[in-house]
Amino acid sequence: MEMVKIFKALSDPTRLEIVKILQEGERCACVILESVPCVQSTLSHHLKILVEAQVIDARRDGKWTHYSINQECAGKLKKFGDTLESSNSKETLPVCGCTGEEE
Amino acid sequence: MEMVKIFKALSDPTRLEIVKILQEGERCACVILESVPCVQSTLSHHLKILVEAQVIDARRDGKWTHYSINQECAGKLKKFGDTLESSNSKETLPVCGCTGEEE
DNA sequence: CATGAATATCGACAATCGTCAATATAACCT
DNA sequence: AGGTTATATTGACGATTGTCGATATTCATG
Repeated sequence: MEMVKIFKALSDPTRLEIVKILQEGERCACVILESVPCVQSTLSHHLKILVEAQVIDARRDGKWTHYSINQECAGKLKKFGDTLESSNSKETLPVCGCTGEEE
Repeated sequence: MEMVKIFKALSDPTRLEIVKILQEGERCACVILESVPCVQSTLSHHLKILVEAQVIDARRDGKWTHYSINQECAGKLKKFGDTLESSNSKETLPVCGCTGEEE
């Protein structure tokens, strides 16, 4: 369920754009807002979803909130890709008679 | 937009379960159906979404359709994770006066 | 404490999504 | 051709989502 939440957080164009911006380094919400085509309340909503999925981290600094990529999440995504990649060496499972087995 | 589609495809518990099953190797739809708590039409729908996002491949074999992990997609996810990970060396951008700069 | 700036929350709405039952298609077998 | 099996498509439904405007909160500063 944890990965589902991460993928859900990343499955929106606006949020993926936010992540792309944060790849350049930590940014405060008002800077992100300049690069993203939505109003402030919508941005705040997207940031919350990304934070709750632990895709990004939030750091409060007085009036401002600074956001940055959560490194653990980056690792999880790499690991997920690795596991997927290792699956190509596996065989077809003969169960339903669909691989030449007679019943 | 390509990654958005991939993440959207992966952002559902049932579909992630399907992917997990396919990590063990190629499987036909009827075998997957036994391990997934939904009816056949729903499974077919999920498989279509995964195929269209190119997360998995479909191979028709007579009456059966065999599904397997798309290796290119696995690579894309790893690359995405890599790019995220490299972002931790970047600096905070001073723009809105939020990093000590005076206006 | 009053003001203004940065950010968060709320309420509403249209759009998309996941699910199922029913039906259709496609392929194999007598 | 007719029947059976595997899979796909359709139509309907409630639930969730992304968006916005309006409002609330939080904090620095005059």
